[in-house]
Amino acid sequence: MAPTDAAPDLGATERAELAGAVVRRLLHLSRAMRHDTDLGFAQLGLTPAVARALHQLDPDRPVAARELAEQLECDRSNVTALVDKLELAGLVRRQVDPTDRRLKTLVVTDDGRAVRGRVHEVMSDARLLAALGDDELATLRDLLWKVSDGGCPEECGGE
Amino acid sequence: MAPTDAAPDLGATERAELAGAVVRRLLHLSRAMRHDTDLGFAQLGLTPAVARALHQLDPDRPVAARELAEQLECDRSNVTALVDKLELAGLVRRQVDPTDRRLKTLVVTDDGRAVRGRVHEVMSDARLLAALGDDELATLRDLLWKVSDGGCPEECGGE
DNA sequence: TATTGTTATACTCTATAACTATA
DNA sequence: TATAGTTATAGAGTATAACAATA
Repeated sequence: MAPTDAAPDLGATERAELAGAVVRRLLHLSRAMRHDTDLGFAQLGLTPAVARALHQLDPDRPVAARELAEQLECDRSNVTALVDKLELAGLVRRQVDPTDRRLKTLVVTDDGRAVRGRVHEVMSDARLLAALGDDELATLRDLLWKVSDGGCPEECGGE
Repeated sequence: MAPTDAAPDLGATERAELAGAVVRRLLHLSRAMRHDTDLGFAQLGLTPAVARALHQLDPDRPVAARELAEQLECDRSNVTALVDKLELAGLVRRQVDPTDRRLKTLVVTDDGRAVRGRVHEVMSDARLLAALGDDELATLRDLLWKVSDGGCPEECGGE
């Protein structure tokens, strides 16, 4: 009942049940977070996918559409529609790469930079974590980083 | 750099940055988990939404369609199509409630019970958590429960 | 009149396949 | 021939509005 009451050694079955409960809770929690962020994106006039695309772009470097598709883990064909909307909103400009004229690189405009900042804020809105103290938050951070590939908590690109 | 290096008191800005990083990491992690579960559901011949609907149903009690919609946090109109597929697959039966003939309650069949068990397993597949030790897992569980409404980690309906 | 389930409809997200223009 | 971006198309998910049956 008290926190951290785990016995030193868990049986395989107990371990599996515990892990399963954690996974289901994570899935549930992520739904609530997604709901929150989607509302914030809508207030910016962006659909979730468009907001995510803008967030993924690099404001300081032209990114090829192909590259964006890889970062978003989706098919290139989807990027076209996403970038159409971003370009229509004046947040991104398409630019043919002089080096290889097959490539169209995506340049974030000044407006795009501003909105991207707002998107980042929406994705950082942590009202859900209000119940945690500072040290608990740090512990959670460390555990999550260990889960999603044991990297360093600083800035390893795994944003 | 080392884990749990949090200073006793965090400034408001530092706290916000830390919380934001945790939120973004949770969102990222949930994408990977969703991807895994969707594959598992497909192997059961179920789409993600249909699998989730079946999982939400109570095998021991007829649930009104309206009630399921509330549990899934979606419009009633969607439940119709979801249940159509579940009924076509022989996993659920529609039954008019004798008490109030407006209601159609959803009864999980024997086949449905079996598949629902498989769905539960898919949603509990915690390969992603393999990097954590037993006590870390328990700590993570406690933190997540505290986040999503400070309940008890046992079984408070907040599955 | 209010509510349940259904239907019709539309929009978003995503994938596949075929097309074009470059290389 | 291989690759980048585009287009056409389809399916899943979800929302709104209107409708029939029941309360």
